[in-house]
This record gives sequence, C-alpha cells and structure tokens, in this order.
Amino acid sequence: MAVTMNDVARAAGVSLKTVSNVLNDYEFIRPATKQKVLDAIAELGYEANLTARSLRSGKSRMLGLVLSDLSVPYYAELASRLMTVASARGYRVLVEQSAAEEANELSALQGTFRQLTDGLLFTPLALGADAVAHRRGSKPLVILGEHIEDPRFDLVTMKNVGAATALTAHLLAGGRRRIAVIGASAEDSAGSPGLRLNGYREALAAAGVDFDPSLIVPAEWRRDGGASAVGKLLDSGAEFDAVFGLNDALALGAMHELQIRGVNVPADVAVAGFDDIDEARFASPSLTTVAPGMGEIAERSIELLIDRIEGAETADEGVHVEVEFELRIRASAP
Amino acid sequence: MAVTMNDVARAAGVSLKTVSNVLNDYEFIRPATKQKVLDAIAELGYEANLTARSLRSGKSRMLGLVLSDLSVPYYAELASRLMTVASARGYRVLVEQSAAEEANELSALQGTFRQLTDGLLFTPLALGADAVAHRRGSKPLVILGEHIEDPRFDLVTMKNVGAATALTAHLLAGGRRRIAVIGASAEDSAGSPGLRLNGYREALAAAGVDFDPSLIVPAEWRRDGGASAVGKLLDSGAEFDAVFGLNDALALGAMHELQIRGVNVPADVAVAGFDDIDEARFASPSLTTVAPGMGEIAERSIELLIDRIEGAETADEGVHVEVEFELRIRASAP
DNA sequence: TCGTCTGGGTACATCGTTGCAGAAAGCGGA
DNA sequence: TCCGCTTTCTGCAACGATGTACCCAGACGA
Repeated sequence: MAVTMNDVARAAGVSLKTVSNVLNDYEFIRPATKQKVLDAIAELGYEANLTARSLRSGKSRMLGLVLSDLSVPYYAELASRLMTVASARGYRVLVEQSAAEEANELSALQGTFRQLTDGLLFTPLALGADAVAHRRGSKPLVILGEHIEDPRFDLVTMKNVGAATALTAHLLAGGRRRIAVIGASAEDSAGSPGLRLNGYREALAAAGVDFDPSLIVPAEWRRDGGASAVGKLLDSGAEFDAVFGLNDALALGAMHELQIRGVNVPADVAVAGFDDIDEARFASPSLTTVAPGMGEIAERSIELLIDRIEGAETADEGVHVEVEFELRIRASAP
Repeated sequence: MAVTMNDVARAAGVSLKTVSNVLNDYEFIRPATKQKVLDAIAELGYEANLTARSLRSGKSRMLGLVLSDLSVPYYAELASRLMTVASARGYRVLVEQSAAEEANELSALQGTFRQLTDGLLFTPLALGADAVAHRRGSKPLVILGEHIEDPRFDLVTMKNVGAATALTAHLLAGGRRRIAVIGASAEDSAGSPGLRLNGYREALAAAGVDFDPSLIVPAEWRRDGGASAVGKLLDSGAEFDAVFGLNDALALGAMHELQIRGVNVPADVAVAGFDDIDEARFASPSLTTVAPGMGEIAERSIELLIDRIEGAETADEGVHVEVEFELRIRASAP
C-alpha cells in the first residue's frame, strides 16, 4: 500500500516520532538526523496521510463555502477566486450548494459538512441572524454578502448602499427620471435587496425625484427572473426610462426581454446591473454595472477566516469588512 | 467535545462495536437492541466522525473534480450538476482548479488531492493520454470531455463530431458559405477543437463547399479570446458570412465584437456556439448553439465513477459513454 | 564527585472508527 | 446428552499520524 511514516522511520534508522518531528519542524533535531529522514522521505516518495493527521490533530485544512448555486456566475467567479487565495495559504475549499433552502443551510451549518472543515464561509439566504447565531457551532464562521448584518458575526461585504446610490445617481445624471428596480419589493430594507434599494432611494431623494413603488418589481435573481419581471412591467403599461437590475443576471435578462420586445437599449430605456460579472462586459450593449471588488472580498474573507482558525484574530466582537466598489460605465447606460 | 460512539454505547448499555454494527446495518441485531442504540443516538445527537471512519475504512465518500477554472460558465454549470447528482448518492465533490497547467494537473492526479478522494473526474487539458496513463494511481478515474480518447480510460463525452456537423449543416442550409471557425488551428484533428473542426469539415464536404484554412482562427476559449479573434479576422479583410465559435464563450465574445464594429448579427454574419450555457439563451440576439446533454453527462459520469469505486463495474477495458446532443436554433443564426 | 540542566531522541497512549476473531446463548437433530 | 449450527453480541487490534512523558548523554557549575 502507501508508504507510511513507519516505513520512513525504518529506512532512516530513527523512531517514528523523529520523522514526525522533522515533518513538523520541531526545533531540536540534529541536521544530520534531519537529513537522513529527508533522504528517506525522498527515496520512498512518502506523502503524509491527511486523514490520519486530521483525525489526530482535529484540523483538516479545508474551508467550507456555502452558497446557493455554483452555476450562478457571481458565485462561480467568487468560488474560483476563494479557492485560489485559500490554496496560496495551504487550504482547500469544499463547496456546498444550499439552493437557498433553509434545511440545506442548516445542515451545512451543523451537519457533517461542518465536521469536514476548519471554518465556514457562509452566504445565508434563507436563514436569519438569530437562526445562524443559534446554530453556529464552535468553529469560526465568516458571513459573506450582506444578508445578515449583526455584531455577533464576522462579515465581509461591499458597500451596497453607496454603490447603489452612485449607480442610481449616474442614471439620474443621464436624464433618467423613471428608474425601475428589479429584484426587490418596495418595502425591503435589509439584505442585499433592501440595502441596494435604500441606496437607490437615497439617490432619488438627493435629486428631488419622487419614489414610485409601482416601479419596484420583485424577481428571482436570475436571468429568467429579470426577463419576466421586465415583461410584466411592460405589460402593465408602466412608464420607465431606465431599469436597475439588482444584480447582473437580472439586468441581462431584463435587457434581453426589452430588446425582444423592440425597446431600444439605451435610447428608450437604459439598463444597469450590479456585480460586474465577466459576461457584463461582453453583452450587447455592454452592461453598465458596479464592480464589487471581488478580488478583495476573496482575500479579506479568507484571511479573516484563517486568522480565526489559527487563533491570530481574537476580537470578541465580529469584525466587519466593507470593500470598496467601482462604477463601470458601459454602453447600456452611458 | 463531540459525542462519540463510546458515549452512545454507554448510554445504550451495549458495547462500542454493537453501535458500530447498528450504524453499518449489520444483519444480526435484535430489533430491541437496535432500537436502544438508535434512541441513544437520537438523545445524544450523535454524528459519526467522518475522518475517523475514513482513516479506518480507507474511503472518504468524496469525489475529486479537476477542471481548469470554475469561473468558466460551462464548468461552473457542470460542477453544479455533478455535485447535485453525487449528493443524491451520498458523495461530495471536491473541486480542484488546474488553470490548464501541466504541473497542476499532475499534482491533482497524484498528490494529496488524490488521497482525499475515492475517485477522480478529470478534464485533462495539458496532459496527454500517456502521461495520464502513467501517473494515474490505483483509484478509479473517469475522463470528462474529449481531450483524451483512449481505451485505457473510462470516458464520458458528447458526440463532438456529429454535433459540429449538424450545426455547420444548419448554417449551410441558411445559405452561409464562408463560415469562420474560432478556437482551433486548421491542422487540429484531436481534442475538443480537433473533433469539432472535423465535424465542420465533414459538413462542408457533404455540401460541396471548399475548406478554407484562412477562416480558421485559434483563440483562448474565453469571451475575450472570441472577441479578439474575430477582430483579427475583420482587420485582415477576410470575407465571411458566419462565425462558428467552438464554445459559447468564444461565440459570445465574437458576437460582441462584431456588433461593436457595426456588423449586424445575423443579417451580415450569423453566429453559432457550442455548449448551450444559460447565458446563450439571454444574449442579444440569442445564440444558436448545441446543447451537449449536460445533465446526462453529469449523471453518467458520476454513476460510472461510483460503480467503479464500489466495485460494481468491473470491465477491464475503459467504458466510453457518448451522450446525445440537441441543436438549439436561436436568433443569432436562424 | 555529584547534581542539575538541556539538547536530542524514543516509547506509548491516543484520536474515533471498523475488521476480525471469538464467546455466549439458543435450537434442532442424532 | 452431546454436537454443530446459527444468532447476537463483545473485545481487541488496527488505520497513520501527533502529544506527552520520559530517558540518556554530555556540558556545566559547585
């Protein structure tokens, strides 16, 4: 079978523990002994058994990532970056899809998934702050995104309100006055939809434009959700000269439906999104949107989580990181 | 700390091994005893320690998935489906990104990644058949995609040649005669690019249209690759009335560039892709493409791999599965 | 000379399971 | 009554690493 530490010990003529000490950079080892062990390791092609190490040490060097669905471009891009960053620090990422369902989020938080990982990057969609606080285990947990804002948690997010304000202000500056919002309900005020809607309202207020609840259309945050929402809006006869999709998928779906119905983008209706997924740049017309600083989100969240795991970060209160955004003005809303 | 089997045994008044037997559905246990154990498990909230189980049994119930980059939409969608299917059979999927680099593919094939998983779903991009055959370990391995076709391996793929032929035939039937291909070199004949190019050539031959190597443009299989390739084509002054992107990302990038340059799609140039990622349906105009039966690919490959792992599939020769495709005729090439 | 300290190494228990061997009890057949 | 077989359950070793305790040789000071 596979080469074990015992085989190495025998080959090097030392004890099992000495091999272990060499591998763990134990301080007091004679260079000659260390070299013998290293030679034996090289010769036999020994590789540590991670399962055994994990059982004994209680650490797996795996991070859990819980998100709704990996096929959502934003999550796919985020997962890819998280993996790269984690890998540089010697950790792997194990992904769990929750489908935004409560039962799945709970089992990711508590079940065997938790066991396999040293810490969790969690995007709660169905679960509220109290539910998470109640079911969180003892292992470190970092919340990604803005659905939960609570001092009990470590959190990495972007400036949702500010970004939505800036984007809306840009549409207003372009002369748009009736800006439909897709992906929220008029009464939302928390979570990604709520925060982004708040930003929208702030920009309207600053420009002295009235808020019209009939322009706020709920939708699933997917391309088809955006398409059907804007379809309903057109059918209802509502007047609007811009569409703000609360993420890029919504905006792209909406833009597609507008074009099919013969509405010219941006001449008749401007369209803007949120997230700056790669696809946005290549849409026709290319999509105006907000880049959430995903690289920084990935780096900061991995860093925070690993610091917690390795005990470097010891604040009692949750650490909240807010990453800067950048407006990407493109052809759909110049 | 966590509840162990020992705690359960004590609570139920039986031996450790009996608890283990109950959990592993051992045949000869009195119903009453079994019930006592199950009650104790429920009361204590016991959950098996997967690491310990894995060390002892040598199985982790994890499948490895090696692909170039999770942020590529096709891979993201595939990964998402594979996870769902695997989960239904009680397995998890651990993803490793290779960036299509040889060193990374090798380490995924041999290193600690391999150790953590019971079997591998492998998309070789840098490594050739011999290299893989030489470095494959003893654990089951299923090749995904068509880069390697070799009787030594289990393989799940789609009918690349047939699909490319059908798609090209559709373009020809629409009156297009100068169909540019993006994402291959004229001399390619193996791997995804080669096979799809072969299909293209077959369709041309069947229609009596000459093959023009100057219409074949190599490119990285990404949106920006498609954009710059079609840009070069336009700059070169080549005449063409259709573009066949060897995957959707290429086609979408190409379509974007054409539109920016004022070329009307599909009136001036028709565009077709390959993969039918979700984005294709919502592009403007919506993209004509080939749906590779991704659901079936996911199901068949997981099934094959798990059967190998659990010893059900015992053929000596590699099993080759070819999944059916479907043409999706949309607005970009009606 | 003796006791103490320290660097360098070893032996054994341990993490939480499962495999193997076997023990105890019940039962039928000769 | 005894034997052999099945059913039900138990104890111990083992998977491959790490932590703890300890041992020994040499240096050092008194």
